[in-house]
Amino acid sequence: MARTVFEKCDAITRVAEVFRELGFEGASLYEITERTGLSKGSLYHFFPEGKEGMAQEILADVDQWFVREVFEPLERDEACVAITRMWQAIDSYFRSGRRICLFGAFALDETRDRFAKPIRLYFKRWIEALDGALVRAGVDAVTARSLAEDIVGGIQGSLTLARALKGDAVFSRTLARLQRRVDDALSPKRKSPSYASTRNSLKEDCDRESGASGRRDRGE
Amino acid sequence: MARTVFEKCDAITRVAEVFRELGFEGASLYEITERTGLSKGSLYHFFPEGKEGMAQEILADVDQWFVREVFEPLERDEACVAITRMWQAIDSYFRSGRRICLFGAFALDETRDRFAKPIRLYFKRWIEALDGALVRAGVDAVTARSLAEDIVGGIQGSLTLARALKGDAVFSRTLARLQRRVDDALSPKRKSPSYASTRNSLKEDCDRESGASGRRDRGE
DNA sequence: TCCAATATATACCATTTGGTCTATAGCCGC
DNA sequence: GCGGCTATAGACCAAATGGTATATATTGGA
Repeated sequence: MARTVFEKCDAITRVAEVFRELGFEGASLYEITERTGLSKGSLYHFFPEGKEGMAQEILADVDQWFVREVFEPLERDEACVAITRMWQAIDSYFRSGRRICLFGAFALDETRDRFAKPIRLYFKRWIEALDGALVRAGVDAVTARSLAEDIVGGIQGSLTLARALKGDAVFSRTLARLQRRVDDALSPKRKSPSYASTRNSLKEDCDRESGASGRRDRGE
Repeated sequence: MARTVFEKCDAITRVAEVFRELGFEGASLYEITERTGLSKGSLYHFFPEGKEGMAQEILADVDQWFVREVFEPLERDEACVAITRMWQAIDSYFRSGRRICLFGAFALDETRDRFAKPIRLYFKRWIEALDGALVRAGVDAVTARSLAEDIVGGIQGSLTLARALKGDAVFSRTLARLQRRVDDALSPKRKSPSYASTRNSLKEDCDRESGASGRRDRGE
């Protein structure tokens, strides 16, 4: 019987991926052991609090990543640099729309009450950090707040659409659109409608019949 | 033993509400019987296919509602009238953000594969119908498509945010913002940044500490 | 090299799960 | 008012669930 040794951080990312695929309720311990390769023994060694503990640690881990890669830069660094960095970080984190947001997913299903606080804090901090950066970049207060909310919400919505339409082009298009909207807010001279020129064959997603419905690629 | 007689359509709306609250996996038959008042016998009388059958019929029912109240008007009626009607229908359907979208929720969790087709068709039709109406209203093709996607995705995202932040103001603000964006696309003269003047105290949602975390009001 | 500490694998357990079956309450046509 | 039929209630069941206990393999330090 081959014994594989795991690092806890590795366990966290693996289990996180299962939660992303199946949701909290849908991720049975059987599925988790099966998909991660970790036995129950290992899982309960790393997460003595069981499934709920896994979810908590995973959310904390994701949050930490966002704090480091997105929130703190937005709060601390030069605004435009931080915002540019955000677009890159988001696109890479969500794998161009193939990955969903655990906080968003948990917000919708039954788990929302159990993890309400971290979920709320995550979105609150994101919106506020972005808001602050926009203001520092010269956007007026009211517009900044609204734009920040628009962006964070828009990203979540596009992740839903990407999953629903089974295509990730919608995610890239949305990021591009939101990015343009920020640019427009920063240089209010030329007023393109902030749409148009998002040229990734818009019908692509909707028109595919069902695609590869088998195992979903899990990024890396 | 009091025996209550139910109509099937009543059963559908009740069970739908439970799925909205708990998600597909989270809605155990126990919770369903408890919250709807329908016994297992009644449930399996109405839905011989069990939970999966319930979900299918419920999705079909929701879809039907949207077809009647939103999609067909968008496809058929005078564009501006239909779009105005859409904002009202959406706001009332989602109870100003207190209710989530079953299609969106199912798209994210494990159930997505099981109900992939209706989910995809729902979003596809919504986007295309809105796209078409915008074009008929005089918006150029590329902008219309992008705007339609923006709106449908934005609504989904704001529902996630509303749940996450435990406040529905974000939903109303988003609807107002999207509505303004359509208005701007229709009358490209005055170019307000399509933000600003969304005056519902933007910090409201984020700042509350935890609020009434007990049973969520279930609309009517 | 040996031993203690630790991490893994898996058998096992009580509970809950979705689903079925039986009994019966209430409604309908007559 | 009566009898058959339908819809409801709830006991019941096998399977799956989250969680625990035990046995064992591996590691690192003395």
